[in-house]
Amino acid sequence: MSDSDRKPKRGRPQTLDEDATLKVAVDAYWGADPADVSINALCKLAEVSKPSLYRVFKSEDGLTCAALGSYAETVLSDIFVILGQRRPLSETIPALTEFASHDPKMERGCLFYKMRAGKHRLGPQTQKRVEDLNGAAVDAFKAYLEDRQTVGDWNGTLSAKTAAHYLVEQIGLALTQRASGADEDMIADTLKLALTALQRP
Amino acid sequence: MSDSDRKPKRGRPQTLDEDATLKVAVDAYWGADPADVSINALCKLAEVSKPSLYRVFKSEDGLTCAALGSYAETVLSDIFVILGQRRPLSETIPALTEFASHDPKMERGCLFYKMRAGKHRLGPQTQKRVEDLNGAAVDAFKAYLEDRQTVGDWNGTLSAKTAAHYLVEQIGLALTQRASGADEDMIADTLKLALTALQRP
DNA sequence: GTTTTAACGGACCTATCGGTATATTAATTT
DNA sequence: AAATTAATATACCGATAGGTCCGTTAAAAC
Repeated sequence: MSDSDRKPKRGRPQTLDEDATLKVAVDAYWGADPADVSINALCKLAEVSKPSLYRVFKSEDGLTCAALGSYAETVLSDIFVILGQRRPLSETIPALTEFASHDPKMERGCLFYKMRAGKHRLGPQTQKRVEDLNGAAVDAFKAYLEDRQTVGDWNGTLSAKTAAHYLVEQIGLALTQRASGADEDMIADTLKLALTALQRP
Repeated sequence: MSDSDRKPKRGRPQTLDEDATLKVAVDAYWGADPADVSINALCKLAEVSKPSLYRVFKSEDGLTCAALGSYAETVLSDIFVILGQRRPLSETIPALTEFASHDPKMERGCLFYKMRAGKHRLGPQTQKRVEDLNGAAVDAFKAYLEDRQTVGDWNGTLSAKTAAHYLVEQIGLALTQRASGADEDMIADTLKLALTALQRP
């Protein structure tokens, strides 16, 4: 979408590769604490001049927001796919646990949760996007749980909403520990333990 | 201790009140994200000049470290007191839950967990102190659980160490949510849910 | 070929960061 | 009273932050 709406125009053609730049940005933000990655550093990494970057992304807020969007599309979607399959809890919970604690893709944690943790340091656009993504995640978990409820696979005394929040937070905790380099097996044990609480009255 | 070791010396006497300054620092760090409180801002808050502050605390690292130490003594000790009482899990867990989710003292979250979350932004002294405090917390929980184990009040398949880590993380999650202004009852529900997992095989 | 349009990037802006040099002041010691 | 010692605060340091000015250049339109 980012290069589909480029109409043939007059003037000097843009040499800055938006997708490549965004990829570098996502990688840099993901690998560190997003707030610790300066525009200056990013320009050097992406081999792009600062004015060019600003022309395309308007502001730091615009860049972080675009980076989060790209991340959500390319990475976070995996979780939504798992939930969308509507498989039984006995399969879905281990899948989520495996993803959060052992998937090499999540070795450096999760950019979404990193941004959520440091929300106050982000610009207004990005903050809103973080909130929206969080809401979408809770909704997806809630929809999954409600589906399992109608099938009789889940019959907690908890509301689906509460359980959904719980899942989002516990997975977030695991991915945050992942980012800090904690032992994967310990993370898995912790997450498994936390999620057993969902499968009992 | 900070003013007990002041010997009568020559030269101009110190007018900077170390305890009062430290109190202001703890409050400022606690109320915000520690990394977002600059030395400049702190000097204005405490009505102290920057060179004076540096003379007493040597560096920003020294100040944050002292602040964390003060916080641990005055606030964190409450948790150690609860654990030290060696009361049954059926009393201790609700007490911890109440403390983390409803105690007005924890309204702005916990300075220790805030610093732990942003550890990489702190100086080496303070980082070490965070690690030591974390270790001490895990040890205290572990000792408590082992005690309850010998009494037969706790008989999990889990090791005391794993359970201790779990407790530290879950309480940390609750206090982090507290800092972000989440609803207290939701935090309590989440924490209760997480801690039920400890009381079953 | 000339004009128009827009992307290019080096140099620059202001604000703020952690940290300090220095001249001054207030006390103790002699 | 004079000399010594140390705390005071103003004014500064270099580094870096996010963001932009503006002269240059490369294309399309005429």
